Amino acid sequence: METARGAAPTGQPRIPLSRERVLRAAMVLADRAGVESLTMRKLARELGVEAMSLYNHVANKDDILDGIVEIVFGEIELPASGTDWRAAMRLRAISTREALARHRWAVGLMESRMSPGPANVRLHDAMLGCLRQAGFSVEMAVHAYSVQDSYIYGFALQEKGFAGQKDRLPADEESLSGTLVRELPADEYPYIAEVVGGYVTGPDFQLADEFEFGLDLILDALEGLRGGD
Amino acid sequence: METARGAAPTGQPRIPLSRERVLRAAMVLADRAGVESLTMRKLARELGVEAMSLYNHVANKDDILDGIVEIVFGEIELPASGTDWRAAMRLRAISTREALARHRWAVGLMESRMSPGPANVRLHDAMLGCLRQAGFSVEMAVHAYSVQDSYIYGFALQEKGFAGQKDRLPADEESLSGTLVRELPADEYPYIAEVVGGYVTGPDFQLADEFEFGLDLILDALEGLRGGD
DNA sequence: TAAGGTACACATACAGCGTAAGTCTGTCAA
DNA sequence: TTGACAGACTTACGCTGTATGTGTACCTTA
Repeated sequence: METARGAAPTGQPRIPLSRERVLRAAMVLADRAGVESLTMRKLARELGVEAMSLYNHVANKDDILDGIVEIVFGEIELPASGTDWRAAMRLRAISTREALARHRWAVGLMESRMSPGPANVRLHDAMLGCLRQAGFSVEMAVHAYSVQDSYIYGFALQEKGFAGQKDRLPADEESLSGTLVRELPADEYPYIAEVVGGYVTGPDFQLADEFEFGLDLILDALEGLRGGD
Repeated sequence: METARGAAPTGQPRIPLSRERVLRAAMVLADRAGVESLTMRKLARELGVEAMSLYNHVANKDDILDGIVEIVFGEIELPASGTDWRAAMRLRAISTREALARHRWAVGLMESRMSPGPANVRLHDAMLGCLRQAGFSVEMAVHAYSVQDSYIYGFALQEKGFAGQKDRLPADEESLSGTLVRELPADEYPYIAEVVGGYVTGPDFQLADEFEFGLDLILDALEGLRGGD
């Protein structure tokens, strides 16, 4: 029985495994096929190794999930303190949505993991700091943070569902919500028909625009909660 | 080998299985222990039956998930058309949050299921109808709907994570976000410390209030998008 | 150079998952 | 009386995460 340690007999130099390499591979796999299809065996195969070998570098699967969630948190742009709070919030919100769009599997995981990692905590502190320095009271800062996060994560959640439906349609292309709703009687659901016939299915409908519309609505409203400049 | 059909030899009269009974039991199980612990075998055991017998009444597990999601949609109060749009939206939003708090497993499932059921479609139409009759243009109605749903589902998502963390703490009680954050240095994350020391961990902090604060903020802002009365 | 400890990949095994496939039996219609 | 059918049953397959034990390569120390 020959071993695979050291330089492989006929293969590549064999980069050694590491926690970081495992997490990176896990992320790639999750991005490619969703987190529900991320299994220890597939991940190991991807790394040219057996499943159990992974446990030398991560505690268990939850540890992997925590790890890749932290990476996503790290991709979110921190809001700059002291300058224009609205611009800082806006940038951070957009960068969050983009990260969640890049890694759809992350929605629903980011909020539910226990033991927040450093990137997560750092973001929290930066958010609250930016709001406090902009003149929000502690209570209002919490409110403002809560509204924004709810909106952002909720939007990402719906975007994910949207994409999930689009994904498993035939290559038909033109119909995203179309086929789902087409067969239901227009006279029974007139208002849905009105929308489906309209711009939502048209080429001008951009999710990014939809996102920023609601975001600006909320940020404008938050301005009213701010204390003195 | 004796059978269990008909009146059980020594047991109860044996209510016959049915799709409805399967779905109700599935919902109870999901409410009790989360949707991830809802398995065909446990569900069958709950109903005094073997796993495979369930397939006589439902197509597969996805069918069950679709079914219980529809039940949750049915628990959401439809917005009344024609009267005060703001009150109607408010009521619907609150009733949605309550439904999602009753059935935490539903968040994340409601948006991702394909093939929306009748209750889902009816709600969509009632929402759009209420907004259209309140003077919103088609575009603005979609925007208004989108903002609200994003906020509601996002809030529910965070509430779920929140509760998940609280659940698996010892019976210690006093610390929900407390223990999670207590050990991190207050001088490195001053703004988090400020909040943790404040009212968020206090007894006055109510998630329902937090929810309604953001909701009202959004509804107020939406008033400005309305067309003529 | 020899001995021992450590790191790490390995194989095996187990309980639990969804469900395809086939079987058995009580009930009802012809 | 017979045959069809509904519906519960058993068995089996390929997955899952991971506990457990083994084997080998390397590094450190004597």
